[in-house]
Amino acid sequence: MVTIKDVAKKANVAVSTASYALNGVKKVSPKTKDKVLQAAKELNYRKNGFASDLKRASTKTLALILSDLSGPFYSELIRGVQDVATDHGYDLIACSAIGGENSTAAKFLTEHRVDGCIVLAHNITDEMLKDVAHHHFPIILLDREIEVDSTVHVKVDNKKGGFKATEYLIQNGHTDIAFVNGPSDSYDNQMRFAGYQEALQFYNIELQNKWMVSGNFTREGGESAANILAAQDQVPTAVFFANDEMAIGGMEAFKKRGMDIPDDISIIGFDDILEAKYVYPKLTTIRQPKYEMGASASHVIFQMLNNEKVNSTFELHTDLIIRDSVKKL
Amino acid sequence: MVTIKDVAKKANVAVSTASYALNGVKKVSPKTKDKVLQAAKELNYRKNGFASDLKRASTKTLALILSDLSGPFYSELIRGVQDVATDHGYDLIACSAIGGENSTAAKFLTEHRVDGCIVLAHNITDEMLKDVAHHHFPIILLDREIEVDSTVHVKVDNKKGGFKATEYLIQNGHTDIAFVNGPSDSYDNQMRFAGYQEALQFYNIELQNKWMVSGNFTREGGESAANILAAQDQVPTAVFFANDEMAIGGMEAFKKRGMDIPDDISIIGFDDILEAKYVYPKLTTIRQPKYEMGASASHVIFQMLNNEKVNSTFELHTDLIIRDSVKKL
DNA sequence: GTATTTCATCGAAACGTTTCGATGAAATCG
DNA sequence: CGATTTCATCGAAACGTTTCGATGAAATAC
Repeated sequence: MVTIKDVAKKANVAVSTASYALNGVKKVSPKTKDKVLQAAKELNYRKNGFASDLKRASTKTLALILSDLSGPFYSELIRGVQDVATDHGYDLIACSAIGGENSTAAKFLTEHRVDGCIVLAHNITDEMLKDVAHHHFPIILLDREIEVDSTVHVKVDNKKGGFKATEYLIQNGHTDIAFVNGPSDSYDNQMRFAGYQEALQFYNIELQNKWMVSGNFTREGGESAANILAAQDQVPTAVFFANDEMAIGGMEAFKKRGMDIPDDISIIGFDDILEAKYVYPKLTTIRQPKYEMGASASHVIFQMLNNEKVNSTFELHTDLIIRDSVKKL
Repeated sequence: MVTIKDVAKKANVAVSTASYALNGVKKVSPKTKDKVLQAAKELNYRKNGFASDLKRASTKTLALILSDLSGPFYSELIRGVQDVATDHGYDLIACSAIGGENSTAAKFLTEHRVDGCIVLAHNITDEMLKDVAHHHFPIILLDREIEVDSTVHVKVDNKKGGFKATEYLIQNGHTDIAFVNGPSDSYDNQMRFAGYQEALQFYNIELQNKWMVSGNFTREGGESAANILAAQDQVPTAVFFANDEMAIGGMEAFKKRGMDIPDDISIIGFDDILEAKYVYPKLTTIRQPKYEMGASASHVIFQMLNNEKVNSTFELHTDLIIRDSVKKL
């Protein structure tokens, strides 16, 4: 491996001078600068980023920790994060939390490899986050709340969203409303469910346990949830899926059984993912401001890096997006 | 920041001993090991990953360079890469190439921050890749071929795929077949188009320039391409979109104009993305073995890291997936 | 009881940078 | 011309690890 020493030697200058030249520090004369640059080029010199970061004690990089890297939901959120990071001259990398304690994400969280982290990964334990959170390492949590003072939460009012979704169904004449859960350890899911419960209670509708099924936030989970619901003796007239992925899988399953949407059964989802408006019928859902979530999270990190005082919680609101999957009164 | 020195001091051992203890090297006695671990815990010690990587001269990390981080197509491919990387005890990070020369991707490519790279990003120039490619830095290219001996290409026979798609349309009675291009600098697109051309020629059908439009591989691009085609005096009876994203956008646009798919116009895509089977009507398309692409790429990297001899090109095949968007004879 | 081996521990060097303070030459000034 | 400032360049220390070879104590062997 060719190092800066080799470059310096070739250019007949001191290592320090080479470093200055390479980094564009003004105090080096144009002539020697050229010499150094030329030598570097000839040797095909590549600086070692670690050595550099080690010395500088800053990485100019943010990590976005995702449960899986391969989920479709994140596009807009990532864009939000990325735009703001780029604006600040920072790099963004995404890493997966598959594997929990041994995951790439854990490595980046614990080993000072980035200047800050944005976490949206239910497979990272609260434990680990608490462990890692400390004053000069900003961590923004997008999917949970834990009580550590150095972390910041950007969240969406999932509960109100769940309420809105349920209320919309009720206002369109439904009383037999099923709820399809995501993973039980998901904070988002819990809140959406809470909103659902609250709406039922508010409108004096009894919650039916047989209509609580789970679908793990996946398309396949949604399909099987739908099948379970459809096979019951008493089939609900509307289903609130805790996310769009499941809703889309569920619609597919219902259609396969010959049920018409929304005539036989109404569907509402949550998230407003891109596909939502491309499926048939177009999915009515609750929109999360995903781009804004990403952008806010990223924004807060930079405030923290500048030692500014920040609120520990940011809450963004949701919108009901009315399309064609709910039968209207 | 608490360093290993602090830990060593607190535990009353030498720095080296602390390092051994922390890394689980056997030659340290259980008693001192405990002492060190205890001290580390009390001080909330986090090792500095850079210092460690710097000394070890290996990162145990692979980078997946994507044009955008927020594209939906990549899910399966990423899973393929990830599975194999994890099997080898390696971490995987994804980084975006937005910004070209100044992107995160460029930084990771040039600064020895990872042990190998998998590139699927048309916004990284050939120039830069050639510049960086050298013997101990494996680079796997998924979306282009350039003539540098230390890079490896994993590709799909896009041309044959393009041929198959077109042939299928022809065999179902179509002769008026439009082609919607992706970005002109995309190697994939060029090959798919070449396959299309070859099929037309093979079946003695003349290529019509008015039916070559472009859609930039995006949904919106597909919509506008469809609108352009539909507005012509002579509308084709079938459209081959160079990817599914565009096809889905296109179908939407055709439907909006009151055209029935496949009765009025047949559609075929390319990729077989997840949504393909959830849109209405289900999209007939050419499947790319995305998971296998990712897995092979990752596999090859490890062979290269072991200094094994590897082929410079791997070619995977495509399959025609027949669904409902092409009218059958 | 001496010679040898095993073993835990240690100190120091190394990884490749960046950056501080020093050095001396050239340029400026009166 | 001597004094002072400016400037390019340099050497050395530092960042936080890992790891080599050395050291001496304990354990084993004869």
